[in-house]
Amino acid sequence: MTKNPSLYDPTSRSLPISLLRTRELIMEVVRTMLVRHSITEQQWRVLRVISEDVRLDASTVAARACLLAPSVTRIVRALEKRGFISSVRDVSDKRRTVLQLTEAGDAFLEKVSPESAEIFAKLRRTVGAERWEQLATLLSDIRSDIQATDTDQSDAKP
Amino acid sequence: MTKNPSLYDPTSRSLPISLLRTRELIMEVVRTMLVRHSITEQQWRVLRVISEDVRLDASTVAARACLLAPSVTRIVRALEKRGFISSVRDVSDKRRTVLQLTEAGDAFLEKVSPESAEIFAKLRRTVGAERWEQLATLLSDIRSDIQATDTDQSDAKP
DNA sequence: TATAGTTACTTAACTTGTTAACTAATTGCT
DNA sequence: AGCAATTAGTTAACAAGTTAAGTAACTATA
Repeated sequence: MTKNPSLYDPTSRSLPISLLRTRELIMEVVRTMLVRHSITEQQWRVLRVISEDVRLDASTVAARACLLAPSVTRIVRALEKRGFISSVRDVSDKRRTVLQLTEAGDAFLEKVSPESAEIFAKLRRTVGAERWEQLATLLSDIRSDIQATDTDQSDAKP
Repeated sequence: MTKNPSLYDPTSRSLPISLLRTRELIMEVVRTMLVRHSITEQQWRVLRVISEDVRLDASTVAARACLLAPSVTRIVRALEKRGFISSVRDVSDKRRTVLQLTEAGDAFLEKVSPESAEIFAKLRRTVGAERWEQLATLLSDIRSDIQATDTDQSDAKP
């Protein structure tokens, strides 16, 4: 134990640790479901992100799925091999790779959907719908705040 | 894009993804600081967890730092090598390893503390102290709820 | 008080993530 | 138009996490 415990927040209230612990608690259940469907957590995130838009380049997917570019390269290859996504070189910018969900990918998301829904419905009931929504909103808002100050010019030019 | 977008929450509101994105946004700044002090994110978590108690066994540290046992084995070895922690076999239960922060480890936490404090003070200001605290409380409460139902007997016996 | 079962941790093999260097394409500048 | 600088993505080498098997120690039970 530290001689001065007030130097840091208790880990139970430290946001990086607390966000991680909460996520791990939720993912414990989700992961066993994903294993049943032979898909990794990261591949699942990529699928979910891609499913939100008609077409998305690899960099955007990387940012939204919290993955690094080399990881995305591998994951895209795996998902393509499985027929869940298609990756095509962009015509207007030939550096870019445009990713799209295939019919099979869409079908897969539909197939898994009931199991996923059940898991989250149960969790939602446990923590209460109101608090669940409150958390989702808080997280989203906080991200906006942080990103707003990051891109703020007054921050860059002192 | 999916034919049926209502199957899943938008990723911006999906808790596992949202928790991850928010954490990554915060960790971006923290990580560059940790790199300057030549410590990994995981080693840092272990240090922080150990600093909260006088003595802690490896399993407890693993659970609290969201790490698997084999990772902890390696991390403990690294932190021990650096002189930040001591690991001793428990006398009452010789399977257990008792971990403790050393003077050097304590000094290290103290040394890093101002930088860490500054980062979090700034973040706190950006998102607002009230919401910052609200999030910390919400996360902690939600974890309690989920863990309570997990250990609930009525859940195990249908 | 044996012994089957469990727990704590470690080791080894494998799979992933990470960093850095590379290629290709595009943009900005003059 | 020409060329430096930037951007997108991949590849390769390395570091870290993960799974499974193994060892040692403890606990419950017959």
